[in-house]
Amino acid sequence: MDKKVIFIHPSEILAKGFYNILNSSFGMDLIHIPSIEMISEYSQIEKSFILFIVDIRLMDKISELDFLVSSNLTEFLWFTNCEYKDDESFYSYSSVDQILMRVETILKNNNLLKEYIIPAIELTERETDVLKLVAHGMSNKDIGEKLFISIHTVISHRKNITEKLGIKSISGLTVYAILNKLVEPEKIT
Amino acid sequence: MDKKVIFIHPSEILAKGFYNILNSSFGMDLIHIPSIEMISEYSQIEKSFILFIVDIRLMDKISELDFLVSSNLTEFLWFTNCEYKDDESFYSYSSVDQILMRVETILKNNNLLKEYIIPAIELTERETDVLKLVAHGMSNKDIGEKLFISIHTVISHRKNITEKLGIKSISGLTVYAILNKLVEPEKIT
DNA sequence: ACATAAATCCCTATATGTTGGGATATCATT
DNA sequence: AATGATATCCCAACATATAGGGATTTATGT
Repeated sequence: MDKKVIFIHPSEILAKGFYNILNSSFGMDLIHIPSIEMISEYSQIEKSFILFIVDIRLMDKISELDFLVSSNLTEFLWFTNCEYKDDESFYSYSSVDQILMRVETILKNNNLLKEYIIPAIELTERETDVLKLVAHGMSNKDIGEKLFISIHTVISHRKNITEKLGIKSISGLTVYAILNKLVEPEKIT
Repeated sequence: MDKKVIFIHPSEILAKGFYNILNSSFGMDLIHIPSIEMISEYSQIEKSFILFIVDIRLMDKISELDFLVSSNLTEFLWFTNCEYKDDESFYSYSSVDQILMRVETILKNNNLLKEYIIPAIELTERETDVLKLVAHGMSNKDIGEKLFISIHTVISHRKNITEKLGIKSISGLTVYAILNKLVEPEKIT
């Protein structure tokens, strides 16, 4: 099943913010629709699981859109990006943590989480040390010198890493290290 | 000289949005300060070139902060993320393009642009083909077979790539390919 | 006609990485 | 006391990559 996140709001910068949050944590993409009125232009949204991210002040307007609300494939994440008060509650800026928790819950309830989150394969401390340096482009010899161990030990750790992760190429290991925040791409030469 | 971008606004998500915009285009980092009152906690901001990104409605408040406005190392980018009207003008959501153009102008005026933008080194078509496959973790032999050329040709291309880019390691080439959108990280194994 | 850049091919030597075996010491758990 | 996981070390054989030369063909612009 296809998964989509649709963000309805005029602000391009907020859209970039949501993209940043969701992509780095769950690898999700985002479709930006500037206003509710423009939803009808996106005819392909009906058949897949969709998470709508919408300003809480638009709740009333959204509930009029029957075809959206009635679908059991549709979930909503309401947010605020201002300080706002209605009859019952006081709303303030939604935090990144709040949003991540909410998205995680939604994905769990739809059994979609495991597809998004990279399985947490446990590398040992030393294996992680070695992987970081591999991702930095260092040779086995250099890694050994840096960690004060022999090249044989480095090779052993690399064997175990390759086996555990199922990733054979240096490119793949580099991407894994970046995605798992073991290294910063800017520092790789 | 050090360069900093400081974003003053309560919204974490907007901060992520600005980070996304500035990092992908100029490789810039961003310091997020939730409110003007908290500026004083960031004492290290005085000695380096700083670009402040601030909500236009805070213009008056900022102009009271003499130590900021008087510095010739300080630049301001005013934005709006709502619809807003004062005596003279009507403001609406700042677009990503507007912001990129403004930042580019500021960087040019401060002779900082070349430091931020990754120099556009021209790889030939064939070199790009080879680089993509290297970043996908393929060996020279496999690349040759895929492109219907001999391994010697692949090696020649790789020599030229390494020389042009000044990047020796497979990790570095992989990161370069990702940052320059030659490959998608998800497809690297 | 000449120069240049791009793409292709080849060779040799050396450096590195990979694979498939080992072995030993330490520590925590059962 | 036995087990399993971790970290360390070693070897040999084979596979690949890198660095240093070259060379030829084709197309493009001067």
